[in-house]
Amino acid sequence: MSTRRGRAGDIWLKRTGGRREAPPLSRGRIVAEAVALLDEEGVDRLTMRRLAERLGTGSTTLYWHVDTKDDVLDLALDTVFAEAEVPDASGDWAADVTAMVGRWRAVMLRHPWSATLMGRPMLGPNVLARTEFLHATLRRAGLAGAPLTAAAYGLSHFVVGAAISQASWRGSDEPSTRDVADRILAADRDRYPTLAEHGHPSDNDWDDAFRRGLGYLISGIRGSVAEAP
Amino acid sequence: MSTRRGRAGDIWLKRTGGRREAPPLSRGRIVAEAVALLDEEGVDRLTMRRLAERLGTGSTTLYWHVDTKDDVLDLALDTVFAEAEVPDASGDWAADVTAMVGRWRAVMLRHPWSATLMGRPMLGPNVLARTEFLHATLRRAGLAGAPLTAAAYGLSHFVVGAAISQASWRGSDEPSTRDVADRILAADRDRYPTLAEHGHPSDNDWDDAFRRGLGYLISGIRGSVAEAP
DNA sequence: CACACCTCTCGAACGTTGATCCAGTCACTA
DNA sequence: TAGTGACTGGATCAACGTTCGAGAGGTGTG
Repeated sequence: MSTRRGRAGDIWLKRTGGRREAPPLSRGRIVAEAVALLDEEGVDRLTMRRLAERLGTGSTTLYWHVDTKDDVLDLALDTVFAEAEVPDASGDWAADVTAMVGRWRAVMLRHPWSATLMGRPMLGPNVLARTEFLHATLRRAGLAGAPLTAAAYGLSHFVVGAAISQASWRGSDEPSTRDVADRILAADRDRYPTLAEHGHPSDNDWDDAFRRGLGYLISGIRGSVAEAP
Repeated sequence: MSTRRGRAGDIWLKRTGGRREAPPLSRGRIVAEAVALLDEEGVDRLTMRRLAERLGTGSTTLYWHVDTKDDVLDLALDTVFAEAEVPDASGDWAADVTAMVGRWRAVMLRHPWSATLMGRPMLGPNVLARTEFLHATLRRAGLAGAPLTAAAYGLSHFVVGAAISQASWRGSDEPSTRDVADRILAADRDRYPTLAEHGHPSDNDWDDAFRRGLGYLISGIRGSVAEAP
C-alpha cells in the first residue's frame, strides 16, 4: 500500500484536468450570469446565494472575485451597455445622435432592471465610451462649452428618464399597474381631466412619444447651433 | 379596598388622557417620519425597525397602518412632491412649464433619495396633479394628441433624468465619486478626449446645463406648435 | 355590571439576506 | 518535501422584512 492522504477512491471526487473541468470562476463569468439572472427574474431576485447556485459554487466564493454585491450590479450595468453599438460617424450629427440614443434606449428596455439601477454613478468604460461619442458628435455639430454640455446631458437625461418611466410601467403587472392607473383616473376624472382624456400609452405610443420628444430636443439644439455659429 | 384588575400602582404605567399622550400612530405620522429619516440618512438606512424606534413604537406596530415597506416608500415619495407648488396659469405657457419643472427638480435635489426611487410607478395624487398641470398647460399652448403626449413626457423624462444623474453624483462621497471619475478620465484621456476636455460639472454647471437643456426642449416644442397650429 | 367587539400595540419568532472568518484544496516551484 | 499563492466553501453573524398571536384599551349593547 502506498501512503495515502485521503480515503481510498476519492480520486474520483477530485477535480480532473490541469485546471477545473468547467472554466474556473472569474469575474467575467459572475457578471455574465448576473446579467442572465437579472434578465430572467428581475433586480430583487438577484442574491449572492442564488447567483452562486447558478454558477455551481458556494456563495461565499463570489467574494474572492468581487468585493460587494453592489460591485456585481455596477459591473452588470456597464456590461449590458456594450450592446448599444456605437454608430460610425456619418456627416449627419442628428442622425448619429438619434441612432446612438435609440440603441441606448433599446438596451434599457431589453434589460428593464438596468433602468431602475440608474441611480448610481455610471463610470464603467462602456457607459463612458457612449457618453464620449455623444459629446464628440455634438462637438462636430459645432457645439462647444456650456451649450455642448447642456445638449449632451439633456440627451442622456431624456433617454434615462424615458427608459425609467417605461420600464416602471411594464415592470409590475400585479394586478397590472395599468389597471390600477385606469381605476385611479376613472375615480378622479374631474381632478385630472386632461390626463384622463388622453388615457394610457400602449407600447407604440411610447415609441412614438420617444421619437417625437427626441425630435423636439434635437431641433432645439439645432436651433441654438444655427443662431450662434 | 376596591376591586382591582391589575397590580397596585400600575396606574402609572397606563397611558394617560382619553387617548395616548402623544398623537396616536397614524399613517401620516409614519410617512412624515420616514421622509425625515430618508432625508437624514438616505434610502438604505430606512428600516422598519429604525423608523419605529424614531416613532417610539415597536417595529411590528407599523404593519397595522401600512402593508409593506414599499408602501412607506411610495407614500413618502408622493408626499415630498407636494412641496413642488403648482404655479398659477399665466398667459405664458413656456414660463409656466419652466416654473413647474424647475420646482420639481428642486424637490428631487432637496430629497436626493426621491430621485433614486423613481423606478417605481408614480401614481400618487401629488405626482398626478403635477403631471396633470403639465398636460393642461401644454394643451393651452395649442398642443393635442400625440404631440401633447410627447411634449409632456419629454419634459418629465428630462427632469427625472436630470435629477437622477445629479443626485447620483452627489449621493456618494466616499472617496468622493468626483475623485474617482477624475482619475478614470485622467487614466484614459486618449479614450475619452472630448469628455476629459470638458471636466466634471460643479453645482452651477448643473443648474446652467439644466436651464439650457430645458430651453432646447421647450424651443423644440414651440417650433412644432408654430409649424402646425 | 358583564360581555362582546373593534382598534391598536408589541414581543417572539421565522426565513432570508450580505458579508466575514478561517480551515482547507489545488497547482506549481524550489 | 516543504512551501507559496490562488482559490473554494462551511459555519457563522448581525440585520432585515414580515407574520403570528396574545393582549390592552375604548366603545357599544344587553
